[in-house]
Amino acid sequence: MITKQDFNRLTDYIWELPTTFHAQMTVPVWVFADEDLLEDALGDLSLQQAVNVAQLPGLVGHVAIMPDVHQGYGMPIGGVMVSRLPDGIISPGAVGYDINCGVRVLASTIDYASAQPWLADLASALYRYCPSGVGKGGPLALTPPVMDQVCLEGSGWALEQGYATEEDLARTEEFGCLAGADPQSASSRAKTRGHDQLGTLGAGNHFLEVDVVEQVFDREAAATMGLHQGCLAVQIHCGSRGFGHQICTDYVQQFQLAVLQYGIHLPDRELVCAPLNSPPGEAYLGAMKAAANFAFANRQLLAYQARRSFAEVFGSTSDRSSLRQVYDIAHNMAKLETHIIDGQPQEVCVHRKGATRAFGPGFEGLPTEYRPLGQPVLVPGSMGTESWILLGTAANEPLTYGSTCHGAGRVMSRHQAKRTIRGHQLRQDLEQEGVRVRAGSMAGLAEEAPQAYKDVSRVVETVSRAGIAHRVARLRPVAVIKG
DNA sequence: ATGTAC
Repeated sequence: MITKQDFNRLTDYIWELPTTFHAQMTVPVWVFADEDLLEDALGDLSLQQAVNVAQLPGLVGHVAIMPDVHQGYGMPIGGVMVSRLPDGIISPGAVGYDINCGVRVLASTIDYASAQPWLADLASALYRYCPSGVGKGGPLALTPPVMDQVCLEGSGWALEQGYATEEDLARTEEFGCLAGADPQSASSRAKTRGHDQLGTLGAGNHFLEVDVVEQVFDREAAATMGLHQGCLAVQIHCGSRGFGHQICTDYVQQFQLAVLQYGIHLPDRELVCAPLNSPPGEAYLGAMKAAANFAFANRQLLAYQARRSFAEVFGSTSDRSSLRQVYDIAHNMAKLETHIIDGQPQEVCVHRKGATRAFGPGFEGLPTEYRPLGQPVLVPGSMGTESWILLGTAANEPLTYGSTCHGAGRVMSRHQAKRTIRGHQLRQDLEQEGVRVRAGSMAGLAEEAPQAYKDVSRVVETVSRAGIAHRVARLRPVAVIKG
C-alpha cells in the first residue's frame, strides 16, 4: 500500500518515491502530478507497478510517471523507464502490446463554419475508407516479401507506392522508418495477422477524428505547424494492430526462459525482460522495430484515406481538400537515445509506455522549420473531449529524459465502463453536442466514454506547469470514427 | 490494445 506520506515533494508537480521505500528498488520513482492527480494515481495499482519496474536490473536515473498514469500489463501506462547500455534490460511489457501506437495530426485551411453542412458526408466517407473494428482487414493484402519491405522501410514504402509525400515523412518521428528492423525476428503468425491490416484503425481507444482548432496558445508555433484557429484538422490514433500485438505476445512468452537463463529477479512475471546485448534481447529489439515501421506505414495509409475522403467531399481540385501533416509521434516504444545520466551523456534505452517523446528546441531529427520550436507532441483527449498540440521543452531532459504525457488516462476499467455506460445513449449525447459519430460497436463505444477517463485539460495543465511540455493549441472534435 | 482463450 502506497500513501501520499511515502513521497518527498520535490516541487509542486514532482513527487519522489525514494529507493528506501522498498528494499529491492534500485532507482527512485518520480510522479509528475498535482495533488488531485496523485490521488487518482493512488486509486489503482499503477504506482505499485512503478515500484516493481524500479526493481529491474540495469536501470539508471529514475522511473518517471506521467499525470495520465493508469495500470497496465506489468508497467503502468504513462511511465518512462531508462536502462543502461550495453547490458541493461529491454522489456516487451514496458513497451506495451500495441508497439509504436501513436498519433498523427493533419491540418487544413477549411473553415469549420462553412464546412458544417458536409461534415456528416465526411464522417461517412472516412468510416467507409478507414476500416475499423477488432480483427478487421483493410484494402491491401501484402505478400510475404512486401510485408518484409514494409517492416524494413515503414513510411518509405508508402512514399514509393504513392501514399505519402516527402513532407509527410519529414514531419514524422524518425522520418517514419527505424533502422535495424528485423522482419526475420517477427513470427510468421504475427505476419499472417498483420498482412491485411495496413490502413486499418482497429478498436479500443483507437480512432480517427475530425477536429476544429478551437484555441491557439502559441501563435507563432501554430502558424509554423499549419494550425489555424477555426479550421478543420484530422487526428489519427492507432498502432501496429495484430502484428505488433502478436510480436509482444511471442516475446513475453520467450522471455520467460530468458529471465531464468540470465538470472533476472522479477517482482512481477508480467515484467519479463532480457539484457539488450543478449540474443533474445536483440531479437525483440529487431522485431519491435519491424512493428514500429508497420505502425508508421499504417498511419500513413490512414492519412492517405483521410485525404481521399476530404477530396471526395470537398472536391479534389480545390485547396479545400488539402491536408498537410503537422506531425506523427508514438507513445509506446523503446528507443536507444543519449541522455544526461548523473551529469554525463550516456547511451541508454528509454522505454516510453503511454508516454510521448518530447524533445526540446534544436533537436536535429526535426525538419528545419520545427527545429527552433522543439518537437511537436500530440495528446488525444477521451472521445468527445478536447485534444492538445504541445511542444517538447529543453527543461524536460533532466526530469523525464525528453518525455511527456500521452492522453487523458483511464479512471474506470473497460469492464466497469461497459457495465455502467450505455453505448446508444452515449452516441445520442455526443450527436447532441455536435459530434458526428460513426462506430461499429456500441459496447466498444461505451468502453471509451469520456466518463471513463481523466480530464485531459488537468493532465495538460500539469505537464505545462511542470515544464515538461509547452501548449500550442487545443482541438475540439466534430466527427469521430471508431471500431 | 487484441482473430478479448488454443
